[in-house]
Amino acid sequence: MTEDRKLEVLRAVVEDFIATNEPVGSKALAERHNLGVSPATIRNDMAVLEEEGYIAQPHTSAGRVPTDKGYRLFVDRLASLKPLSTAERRAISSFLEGAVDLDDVLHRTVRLLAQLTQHVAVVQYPSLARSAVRHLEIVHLAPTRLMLVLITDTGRVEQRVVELPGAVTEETVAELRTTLNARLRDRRLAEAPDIIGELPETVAPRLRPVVSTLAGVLLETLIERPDERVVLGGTANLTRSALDFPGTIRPVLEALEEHVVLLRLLGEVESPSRVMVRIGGENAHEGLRATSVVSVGYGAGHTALGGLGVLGPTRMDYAASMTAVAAVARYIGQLLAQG
Amino acid sequence: MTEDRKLEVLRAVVEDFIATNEPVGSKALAERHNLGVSPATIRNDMAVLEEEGYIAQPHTSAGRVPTDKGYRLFVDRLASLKPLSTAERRAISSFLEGAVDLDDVLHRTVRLLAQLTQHVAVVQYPSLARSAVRHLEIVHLAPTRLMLVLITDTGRVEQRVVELPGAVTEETVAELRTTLNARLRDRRLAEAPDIIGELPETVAPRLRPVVSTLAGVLLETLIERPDERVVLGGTANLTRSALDFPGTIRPVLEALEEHVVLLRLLGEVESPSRVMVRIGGENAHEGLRATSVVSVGYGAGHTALGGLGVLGPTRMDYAASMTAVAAVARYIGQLLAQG
DNA sequence: CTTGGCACTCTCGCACGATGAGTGCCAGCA
DNA sequence: TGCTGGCACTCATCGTGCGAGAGTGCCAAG
Repeated sequence: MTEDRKLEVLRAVVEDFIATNEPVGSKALAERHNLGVSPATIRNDMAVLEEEGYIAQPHTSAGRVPTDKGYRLFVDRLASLKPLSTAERRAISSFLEGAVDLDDVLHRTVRLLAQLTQHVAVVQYPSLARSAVRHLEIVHLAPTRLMLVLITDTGRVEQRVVELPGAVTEETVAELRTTLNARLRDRRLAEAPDIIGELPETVAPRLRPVVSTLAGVLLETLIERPDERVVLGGTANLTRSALDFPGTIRPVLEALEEHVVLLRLLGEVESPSRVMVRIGGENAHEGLRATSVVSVGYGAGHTALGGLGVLGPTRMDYAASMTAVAAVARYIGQLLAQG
Repeated sequence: MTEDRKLEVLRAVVEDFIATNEPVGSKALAERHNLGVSPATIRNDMAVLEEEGYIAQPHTSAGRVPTDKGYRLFVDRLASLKPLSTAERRAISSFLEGAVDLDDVLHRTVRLLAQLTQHVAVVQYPSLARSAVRHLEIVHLAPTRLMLVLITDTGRVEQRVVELPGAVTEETVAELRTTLNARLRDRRLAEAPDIIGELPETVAPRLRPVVSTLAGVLLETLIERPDERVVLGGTANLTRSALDFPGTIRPVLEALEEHVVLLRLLGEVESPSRVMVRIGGENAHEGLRATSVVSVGYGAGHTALGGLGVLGPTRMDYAASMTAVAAVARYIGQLLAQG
């Protein structure tokens, strides 16, 4: 038996199972793919593949089904990328053009991904830590109450209300605005803690109490405990593959509600253009044992600003998902870089 | 047959069906409720109720199940409000205290509601139209590009980027900020169109082009086409009552993804403290024919700032949902009024 | 190493009958 | 007039048994 043919058989099993969602037998394989050998030979190969853990049979005398390990080998060595159809290209640009702000971009993105792949889509907001300050606005709501509005180069806008120890005037606020912006503009938030920590020492003494309060809030809520956000869409697609889930889709829905879980799913993407696939049991979360996640980072440069991806049954069309995810990430990477 | 007993029978049917999720028969009714009559009598009453359309049998020789009409009569005349348990009261305040901003408040609210009722929860952002301007910040991003940041008295923050026809200086921006705020502060957005329309005429001629651009953006994106938002939570609870849904929960999930649909669900709440119940087919949306929605407006005064509610199977515990929804709405009404 | 043949296993679908819950109707009674 | 017990009837549900079919593993031959 050649090693090559064994892999071909695995590919055939995976492809047929993805297409039909039914255990695939040796005879069917021989018919649908021209492997050049008889069903009996395929049976032998399949027996070996099963021993090695790439496929399994749900019960004796049923066809074979790929295991997580089988899918893994498939995506690592066998999946051929599909080029996007022109219809899909058109869909991407038409879906995303006309977005009015960052929220809008991300919501459209998630709908787009869900529609393209027919799976659940997740998009992370651009990480605050890796964004740079474009502007820090200070709004004078009341004598002892300010609102900080942080605007990043990726279009993210975060605001916090700050209660001050003492009253400040409009003039002071204007002064603060100028001073803080001079120090913070264009700085990445990842390098901001040092700068922010030193801020109180760099201003006139009378401003110090106020500035330290502000610095405290900035440090705490924006950097130490940044509430990274995600947008979710296409949950209805879960029901499409309801048959694939043992029991119910309940644990999956529950996992999706935990945004922390979603963030962790996307958190491991390192660089854009490197699509990551996590298959079945490779997912840490209990409820996602029957699902696969295809994710990638987006962002203009080398480091990802955030991640996006899709989640579906392990028997998903990996090639299609990977190309869709990569294409969308590339597109919104550009979009964020320019806007 | 007394009219009273007929209603009692209906109540008993509804309550038992809600509790057991199984068609309820005359014998079981006679045992579990002391109606003072025999099963045979109850059978007669049930036959009448069925003729009148309040209950139905899934198939011959099965027990009876309430119809939408039956539930309607039940909530209108028979449902007795349940006082909140102290545990629930405590849950409400502990869940919501410590919220850091509006987003946070609403996300916590939706989780809270979902947990209290074990249904899907929906919370609408405070309507822009009914909010008042607390501050309009203008940020000078680039010579020909400004960002408008609108802060309302309910804590909502909306931003839009504006491309200007010509360049402006920092000083001009400061001037604009002062002028616009003087005219807009404390105005409700509902009455804003007139004021905004007149804005260009009230400023120095050299500012007019800029101001009309700004006015245009304000009018278009914030008032004519305000993107009212909703937060959704507890979708996993749908699976809890999966048995109640004919076929699948698919159409329900799809409806929930259409935020427009959700907004319409909540859009009809008029005044706070008036809980609204829409049962099964009473919902306009096709996918929600098997669900009921319990909603109410929240807000400090007479007019609602927004709506919130829960969505579940028609066989839900209406009394519990209604009290939970009302209590939460009251609570966040206060919260928004003070913060 | 491949192939055809063959016996074996196990799921699936279907028919069948027993069970039992629940109904509708009717005659009797207050 | 309204309530009640009795009774025949209907129909979904469930367990059983059986045949069909798909698929496998093994073996001997090429």
